[in-house]
Amino acid sequence: MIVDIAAGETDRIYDYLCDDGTEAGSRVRAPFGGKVVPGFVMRLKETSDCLPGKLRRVYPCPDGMPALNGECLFLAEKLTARYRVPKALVLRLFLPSEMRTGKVRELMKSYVSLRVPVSEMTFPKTAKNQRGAAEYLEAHGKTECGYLNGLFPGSVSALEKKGYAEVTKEQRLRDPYRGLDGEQPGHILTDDQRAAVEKIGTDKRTVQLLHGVTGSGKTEIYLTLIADCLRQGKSAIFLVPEISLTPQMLAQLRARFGRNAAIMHSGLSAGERFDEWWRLRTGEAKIAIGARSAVFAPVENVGVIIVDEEHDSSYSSETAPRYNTFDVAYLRVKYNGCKLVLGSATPAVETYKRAMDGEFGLIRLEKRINRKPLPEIIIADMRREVRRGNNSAFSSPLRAELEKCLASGNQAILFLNRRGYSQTVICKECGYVAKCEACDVSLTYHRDEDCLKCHYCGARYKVPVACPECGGTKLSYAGTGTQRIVADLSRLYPSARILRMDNDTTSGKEGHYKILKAFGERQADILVGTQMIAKGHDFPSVTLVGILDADMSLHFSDYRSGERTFQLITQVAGRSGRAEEKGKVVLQTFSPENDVLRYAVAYDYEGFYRNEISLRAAAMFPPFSKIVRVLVTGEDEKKTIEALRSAYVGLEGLYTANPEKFLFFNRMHAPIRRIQNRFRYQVLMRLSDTSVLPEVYDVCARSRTRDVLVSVEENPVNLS
DNA sequence: CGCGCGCTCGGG
DNA sequence: CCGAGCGCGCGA
Repeated sequence: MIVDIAAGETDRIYDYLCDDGTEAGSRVRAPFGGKVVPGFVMRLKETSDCLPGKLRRVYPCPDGMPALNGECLFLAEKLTARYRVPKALVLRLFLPSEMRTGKVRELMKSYVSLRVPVSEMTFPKTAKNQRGAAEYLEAHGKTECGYLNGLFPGSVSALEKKGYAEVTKEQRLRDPYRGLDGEQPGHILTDDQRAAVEKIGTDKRTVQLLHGVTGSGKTEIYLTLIADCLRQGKSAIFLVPEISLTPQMLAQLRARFGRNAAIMHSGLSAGERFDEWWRLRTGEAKIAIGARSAVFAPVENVGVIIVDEEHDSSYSSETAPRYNTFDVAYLRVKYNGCKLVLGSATPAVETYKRAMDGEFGLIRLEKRINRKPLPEIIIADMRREVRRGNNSAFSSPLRAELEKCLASGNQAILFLNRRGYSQTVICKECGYVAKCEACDVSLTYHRDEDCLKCHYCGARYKVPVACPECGGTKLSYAGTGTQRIVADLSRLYPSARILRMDNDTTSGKEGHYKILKAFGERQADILVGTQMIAKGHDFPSVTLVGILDADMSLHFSDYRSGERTFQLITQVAGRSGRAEEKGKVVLQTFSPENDVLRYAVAYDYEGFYRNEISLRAAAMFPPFSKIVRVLVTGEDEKKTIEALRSAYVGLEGLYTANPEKFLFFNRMHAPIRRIQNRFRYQVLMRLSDTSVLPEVYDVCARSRTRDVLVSVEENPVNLS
């Protein structure tokens, strides 16, 4: 009656005998192939097709209740069908990892306490341990059995047998945010917020997109929706990007909802994470708050699922079951008959299109709560700077603003794109960028082969010596790293205190937090960093944000680079001038006439969207098509190629049978040929009709072997 | 002619 | 996933 854990070819339902306490969803341990392995009960049945002699009995796990509820089993069914991954792998998503790895040994802890005073006890002379234990209990009160037995071996069972002490089982729950509980009342909503809450409740459509500029009060709407759920005895799931799970934010939620809120995030210790999960499972907590994985929270009777910063790329999983948070959330709201609320200041183009097409409800919040104007964005034309002989990373407008900012005692953030493997060729005189003739995306420079490549079709181009547009020879391959920026800055402004934050300098999320904290406490005047400072954090005395190389993001070799850039600028701009003083943003670029930048400067999402959607339609990029990459990786190159061939043959069959559904179809090396000892090959497709997608998953599931991984990625976030 | 490893198969 | 079972390759 169970399916075995571990992944692979054992992905079948095996029949076992079980006793009465076992239910569908229960964890069990089962004798399987000479070993005892963990497993899950999928369903109970009276009869089995198996030879009766073959049936063996499972050992129950003493969880007290099935680890998986009916909804989990339903979702697991749907997800295995959708992504063609072993059921065990999907089931694991629903449990905290501690439950499998055994870091949390028992759900229940046993405690021992005295029933009679020590003075009324009699002990044999030799029973030193019993007497010692009894005295310890009298002095310290109720004690955990294991601990007491450690001090006085064998004492617990001896005292219990004599009737001197009793053993009780209790759940011991840690509480990561103890003392923050408050059940604060909500703020009074503005008319716009009230209208939004009402529309979400009354509109028939399951998915509602909340499009509101930064500071328009989306959070208060979310909290009201959650509070309404609680009032109706329902539960809620609140999803946020991993990066915004800051201690301040969590504290705020706990203050509002008290112990009704359970927080699921990677910063918790194993035990804490397990306890939060358990509180949700038992219904003690009704609100699950967390990043991507919290969409699997074990809550029942869900009243709303909220996805904040809907466009954030952290919502699609990069590993094993490459699930998409939206898909899972959608299944859950359908199952529960409730609403899915997506919120963003800069919705993903795909999401917004679905709202424009009437598939999703659309709610606009146009006013900022505090009525403060958004910061002014100044475009600095870097071509002009170069022509004037300024080859530094700082334009004259940026320097002027920086000096003003420092002089008035405020703080500045200088923002730089990640200087990664992905580098484009850009002409410093006219702003020309090398693009693929077939795909209309920027090309990526590959140092190993000294050529430019298109990541969407694999085409190669020679690196130009001179700019094909203006003949100029000042071609640049990359931006400047943060290190160099910091060095240049301290030469320009010797008295300014500068902090640097990027992937190299900061180890772990603690490191990031420390640097941000130091900056927040004004221990520095200028913060230089990459993407990671763009999100979430509030620095009231920052009045200037500099985006040093907007082009790096704009010309990233990705069909979404325009969308990313718009999101990025909007987000970064939100960092400037949060308190009293008006903020400014300086945007440095070699392509000042670029449409994305022009719309971003005007804070015109609508305009950006109309422009972008027509470009996507013309080039047949998503949402007008679906890019599907089948990635084949393995340590053994021969076996990897073998699996690639097998997948390719199957996929080619699909292609030749339905050529009209494919816009592009080819196999190639992955842009990065080897990562962590694994060779990487891929079949890249662009589908105009996704009806073949289930078969694509089928082919890939069949091509997977013991040591070669074959995964399917839909509209992958990065094509490395 | 014996054992060692690599692949194939089955587990309820 | 993991152990059991068997097939073929080399060494005395």
